Amino acid sequence: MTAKREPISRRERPAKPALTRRGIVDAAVRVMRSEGLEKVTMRRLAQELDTGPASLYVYVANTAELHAAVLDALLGEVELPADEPGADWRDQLVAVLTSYAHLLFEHPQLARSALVARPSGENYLNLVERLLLLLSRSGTPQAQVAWGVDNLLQYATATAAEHGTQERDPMSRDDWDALARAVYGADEAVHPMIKAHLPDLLSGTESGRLAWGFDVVINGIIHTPVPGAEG
Amino acid sequence: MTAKREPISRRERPAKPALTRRGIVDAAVRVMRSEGLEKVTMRRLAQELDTGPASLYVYVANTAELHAAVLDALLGEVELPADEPGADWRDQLVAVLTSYAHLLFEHPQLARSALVARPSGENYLNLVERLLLLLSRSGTPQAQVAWGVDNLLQYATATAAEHGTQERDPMSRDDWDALARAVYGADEAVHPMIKAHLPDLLSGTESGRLAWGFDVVINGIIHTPVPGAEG
DNA sequence: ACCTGAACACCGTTCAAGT
DNA sequence: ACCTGAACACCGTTCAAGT
Repeated sequence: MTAKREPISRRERPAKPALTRRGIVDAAVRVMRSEGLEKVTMRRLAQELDTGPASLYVYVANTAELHAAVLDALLGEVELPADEPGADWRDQLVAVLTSYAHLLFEHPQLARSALVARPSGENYLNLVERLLLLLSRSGTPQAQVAWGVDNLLQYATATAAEHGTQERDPMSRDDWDALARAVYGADEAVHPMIKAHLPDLLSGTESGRLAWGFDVVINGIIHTPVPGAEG
Repeated sequence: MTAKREPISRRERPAKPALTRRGIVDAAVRVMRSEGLEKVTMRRLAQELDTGPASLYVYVANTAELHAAVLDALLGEVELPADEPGADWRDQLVAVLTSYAHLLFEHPQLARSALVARPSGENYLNLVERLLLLLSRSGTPQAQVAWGVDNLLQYATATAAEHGTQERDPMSRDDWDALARAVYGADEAVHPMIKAHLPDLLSGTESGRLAWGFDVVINGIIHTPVPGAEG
């Protein structure tokens, strides 16, 4: 049954491809894609890598750091098409942000983790670099651009965390229904403004609202000087 | 040792004050205030109420719903001072939003749960009602106001979820340090824009940025017509 | 230095059985 | 209808011991 010490015979199954941080993160991405981030646990991953959970702590500080590493890896998929200085900066900016948002819409749990443990990897820097470049083209003062990029990313991340892929997520549906009922059932005497804004309060498609939101933040950045700086 | 059946004797300890949804939520708020939301678990609460975890499921669907109920209860503490039609709508609007944000800054985990399971209770409706009223005073078209209130609340909630009370939260500090290192260590050749925006990228106080962010969203709402509607 | 087994201290949720 | 004990199926993390 047991080969005392198997000879090098390269044709055998890879079996245990030596634990590395890289290998752990790769396995984590694989598990997330097939079963969702909630299954990316130390124990599940250890099982996947044919070892015990304790072994992972040599390469990864804790579960939060592991999830952050997964996000960092995924950020490499944000589309940063070749910059065309002639093209409209606003269109290009919205395109990049939309690509980022779409990525997180498919993994809302990752968006939630991004709000808590902010990324700082290479892919994230590339994304920030591009956003700074495009927003700068608007002619907005530097300080506003620097602060504004943060708000743009936060808006995309938070929206993904909120509305992300509700297919088969019964909870979100329930919440939405509860809000709709509360809002339509509001008492005219107590909540006249809610009544007055009623169809609009819940109107619009997800992508329509997302696009509007990007415009809101962009226009806001452009029109709002940073306190200490010159206009 | 055991009294077979204790007589009515009202002077004894309250012992088991009959399970109710209200009692459960009250206990949850109590536990959150003293030990944080992460301790608000079915098991911990059952212990607090001197029963088994299974008993709670008669009144509460699951842990997420319980956390949502806690948020709803806390929302009653948002300050909605008497509306003064003479006062500047913008100042009043920012004051209400700041009060809401401060509440969540003290309970960042609650802010995170708010992003996922959106509230729809009475206190939430009161908050939305007031925001609609104040934002309407700007003269902005109804549809923009209706959509905009959502963005204002989302911005406050997301910011609280991100930066909320890092005192004693070693994780957040680490993240910030990592970002600072990444940004200051960026290669001039690869990330020139990051270098160019460097002091600004990480400058400002928490409350300074929050206030600026509110202005950004407000200005954005005012300047951004909703797609289908008349300007 | 790296890896491990085993343990500690928890979780959410369900279900059959009781009152 | 409400409440419960007990169980099922998991978690994260640590630590002493091994190689």
